[in-house]
Amino acid sequence: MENQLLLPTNYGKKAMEEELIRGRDMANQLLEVLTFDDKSNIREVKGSNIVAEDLVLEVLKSLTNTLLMLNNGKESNDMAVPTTPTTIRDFSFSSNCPKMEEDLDRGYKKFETLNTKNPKGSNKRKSSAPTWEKTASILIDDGHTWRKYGQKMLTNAKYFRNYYRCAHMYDQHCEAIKHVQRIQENPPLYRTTYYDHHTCKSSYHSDIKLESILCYDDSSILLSFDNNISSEQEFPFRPRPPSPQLPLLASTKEEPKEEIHNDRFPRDQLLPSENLQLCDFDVYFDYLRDVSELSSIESF
DNA sequence: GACATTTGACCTAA
DNA sequence: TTAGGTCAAATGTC
Repeated sequence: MENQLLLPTNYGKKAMEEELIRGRDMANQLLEVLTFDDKSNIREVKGSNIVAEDLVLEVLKSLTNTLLMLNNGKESNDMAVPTTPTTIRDFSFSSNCPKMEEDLDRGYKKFETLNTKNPKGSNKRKSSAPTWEKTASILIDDGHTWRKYGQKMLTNAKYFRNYYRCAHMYDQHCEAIKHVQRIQENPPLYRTTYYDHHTCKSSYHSDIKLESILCYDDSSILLSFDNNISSEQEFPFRPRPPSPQLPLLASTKEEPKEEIHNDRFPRDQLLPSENLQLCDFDVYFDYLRDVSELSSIESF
């Protein structure tokens, strides 16, 4: 699938507004499709078959257009304008790493560490430019298996910053890293910054599963329009299904205790993401509605 | 016992 | 020199 993103030549506020409105409309259509047809995902709309997945792609395309326009519109030297057409494929969603693969290459740590790193060698990342950043009131499962490798209290920060790397860093040389920092107490707000892309086999790209999109339980996700974030970002988080009894979803085995807080779900009910398969569609629809309402240009 | 997390020490860029 | 990022031994959990 190569859905070309057709960027308007005018990157002004008007164009961005139109893109946001288009995305909202698509989301509304998707909501109708999902509400009235839970079997085939197909419903007659205006005489044509509207497939939910297409709508999802349209929404993504619209939001992506807006992001690109925002980034391109900024006169920043460090803003890398893509020279090649951006496609939906460029926004790689992520799936759960297959459990089977997780069982492979046990004991890789010492082997790789001893062979590729000097003792206490280069600890700084090569690039400080984040690939993707999001801010949310809860920590959602991004679909990847992460390993926490550090925690640090930064200066002028009230909370620890937590450092995670892809669990397949060694067996598949996946260099994806994320930093999670709580930035606000009440309401709780967490900023997750992703670095590099997942290269592990678990990553899925254009073959977005509707289930992935449906299972989204975060009504307050804020996409970062930070200037230094590349236009060709990946979409590193894979929405996961909320469950009535289940708390917020974390892709790591256990998120840092001081970071986790959710008014809807008690902290001590956290479960590993791979155990969560149920979808709370009501919650998701609430999210969709919130998104639709929030996508006015004022809130933007 | 295996694996994940914690945490203090270490390294490096700014 | 300092702050942010990472390592790796110790500890915890299943």
